[in-house]
Amino acid sequence: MLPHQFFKMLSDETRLRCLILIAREEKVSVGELCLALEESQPKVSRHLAILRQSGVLLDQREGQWVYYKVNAELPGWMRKVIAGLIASNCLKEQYQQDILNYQLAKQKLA
Amino acid sequence: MLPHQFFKMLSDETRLRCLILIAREEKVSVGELCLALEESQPKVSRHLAILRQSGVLLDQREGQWVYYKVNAELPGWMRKVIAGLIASNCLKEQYQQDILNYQLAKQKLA
DNA sequence: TCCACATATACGAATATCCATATATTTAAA
DNA sequence: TTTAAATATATGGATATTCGTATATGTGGA
Repeated sequence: MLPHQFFKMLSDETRLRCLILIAREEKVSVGELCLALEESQPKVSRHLAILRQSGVLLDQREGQWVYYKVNAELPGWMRKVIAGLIASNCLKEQYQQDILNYQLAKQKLA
Repeated sequence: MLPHQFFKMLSDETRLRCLILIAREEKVSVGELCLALEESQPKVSRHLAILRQSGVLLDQREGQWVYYKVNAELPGWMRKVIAGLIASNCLKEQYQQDILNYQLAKQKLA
């Protein structure tokens, strides 16, 4: 994948929020993502499909649930971009609520 | 600027090639960019305007020429993304020719 | 002032993106 | 095998992006 194509993946806010949460939490199901981002299931699923088809994410079915995780074999420069986002302040400023919602959802389901 | 908005800036190949060359060479004029990328003047100028209006690039007129450079006051995470690109292999693999064209253009004009 | 060069912007057409809604598929359990 | 839950995909419309072409603006020299 060329650099500008990778950045296009990250240029949609819903896709970026999905990717950041998944990268932070190792693996996240579609339903958890919908609750965390407070977005509709078709919307989340569609953006996950784009990330999966591009090879950025991998999916893994467990019973009725499908979990997504970051493809561990991404080129180094892509992994660095993702890691940089997670380490940066802009994560805490912008996507704090997603993480809180995710943790709440996790708790309820457990 | 939100992360996904920054990535949208980088999601167009022409914009990304401009930014990479400018970041590598400190400051580059519009004409030099047209020669380096082998793209039309209006096309290059339009994409530079988008990068300038978003605050990623700064412009600086010198006589008839306008030079563009990376805004030194970008947030750290943005500077890291740009620096990561320049340091990575994908630069050498994809944008080698732009750099060669730039150096040839430089030589001819000198 | 007039002209040529460098750069910027306006305009319309082609294409791409995103969304809400509806529907299909897969799985597990009754 | 029917049903419900979880996920995926199809459709069509609204909006955004990109481009080539034409034109405008700004600068320096004759």
